[in-house]
Amino acid sequence: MSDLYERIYAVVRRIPRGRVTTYGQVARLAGMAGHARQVGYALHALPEKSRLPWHRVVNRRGEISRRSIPQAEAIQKLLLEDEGVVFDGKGRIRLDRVLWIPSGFSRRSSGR
DNA sequence: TTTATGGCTGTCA
DNA sequence: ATGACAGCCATAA
Repeated sequence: MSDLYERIYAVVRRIPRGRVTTYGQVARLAGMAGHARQVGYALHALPEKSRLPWHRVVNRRGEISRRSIPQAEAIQKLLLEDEGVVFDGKGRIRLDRVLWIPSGFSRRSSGR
């Protein structure tokens, strides 16, 4: 297990309930800006027994990213809904509403 | 060692 | 708003 993964997991674990964030955001918080995909890899390699709220990580569009197993997309959606995350008619999340921004980190590139 | 891929993102149309 | 391209870089073969 690499330390990179540990960092990613640590960041994801900090995501509050009912809140979501993007891969890029997690990557940045983990100190590996630009490695958004590696975040996805880390989550992919994550054991299911893990309590990591991987479902709180979505892509930048605010939707469930397409991955190897489409099945998990539905699961993730259910988990999020269970936490109070609201999806719109297109199955997407209002990032402007539930996006988790940790203290000390402003929005990307001079805001909005 | 190199090559291919991928749970992404930013820019351009 | 979405679709298409390119860049980025760790992991897998």
